[in-house]
Amino acid sequence: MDSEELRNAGLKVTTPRLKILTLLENSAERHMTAETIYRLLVEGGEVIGLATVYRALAQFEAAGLITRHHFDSGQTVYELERGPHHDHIVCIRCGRVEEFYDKVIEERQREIAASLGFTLSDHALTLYGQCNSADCPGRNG
Amino acid sequence: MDSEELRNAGLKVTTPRLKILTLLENSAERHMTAETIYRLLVEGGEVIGLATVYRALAQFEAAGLITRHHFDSGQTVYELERGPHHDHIVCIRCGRVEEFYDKVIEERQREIAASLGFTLSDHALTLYGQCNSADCPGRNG
DNA sequence: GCCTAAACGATAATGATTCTCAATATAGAT
DNA sequence: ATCTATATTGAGAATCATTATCGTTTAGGC
Ligand SMILES: [Mn+2]
Ligand SMILES: [Mn+2]
Ligand SMILES: [Zn+2]
Ligand SMILES: [Zn+2]
Repeated sequence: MDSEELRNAGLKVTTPRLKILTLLENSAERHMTAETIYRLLVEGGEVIGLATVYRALAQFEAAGLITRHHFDSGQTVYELERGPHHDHIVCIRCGRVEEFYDKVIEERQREIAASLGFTLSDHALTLYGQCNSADCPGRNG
Repeated sequence: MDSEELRNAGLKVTTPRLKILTLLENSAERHMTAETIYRLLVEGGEVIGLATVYRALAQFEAAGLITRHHFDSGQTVYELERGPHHDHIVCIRCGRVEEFYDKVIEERQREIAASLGFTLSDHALTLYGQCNSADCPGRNG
């Protein structure tokens, strides 16, 4: 139950938080902007404020429930933390996001940080390119 | 001469553009925000508008003279394009930025994109950690 | 030097995110 | 189950970064 997750995170169990968490769990698209989350909820008939969405997302992130990404669009994208770490490849035409994990890259990152005298705590790797999905516009050329 | 670079980029040689380009070339810090560039110029006694800085940076980027980065701060950071491609590691305490290039990572990225059916066109890799600089606050434990 | 399109600086407008505040709901204690 | 202290909410104002507008100035081909 989502209530458990909130309690474990030290957050009160409130209706808006449950709505947001449930949406993040059930949505097909795993990577969403705050505005998108808000819009989906409102379109689904829920009454909720945009500020509440931002607040909840910030709290979820602080609690480690979600992660935030800064793809090239500039807008912050949120993603429910489930499963192991991964990085992303984004289609510059249709915006589709695929996930991948590469042991070699992860290992090299640790070595690079160490060689530069840094204590590595995090990283962000995003590849950009054109996908081969049938739905991707402008394909074929 | 900077005038050459502007002409080669198909841009008119104007005083503001020269000021900005010169600053980017002479500044010790290679990675700067638009606001920082603007402030440095104004503090240096120049008369220039913030909008002009943004405009020039956008044009420089379109011409391939500079690149833009989205580190975790969210703010866009600009960097003069000189020398070969590289990625970055940012200190989460003092903000210091170091550069690196890793052949293995670059190669793996190409392989990953290909295996996922993407035509790779770009990528952004940033490592975050704590540096060992003497100036870095909060160091020591 | 003249002329016209491009560029400039100031400032208004926009888009994303955060803050403020009065009303409401939660969690714990009766 | 009810009460209470406090955290949370929703609406809208405020802020921050960035972009658009517009009247004035300037670059550069003739
Ligand atoms: Mn993901
Ligand atoms: Mn760099
Ligand atoms: Zn695509
Ligand atoms: Zn540091």
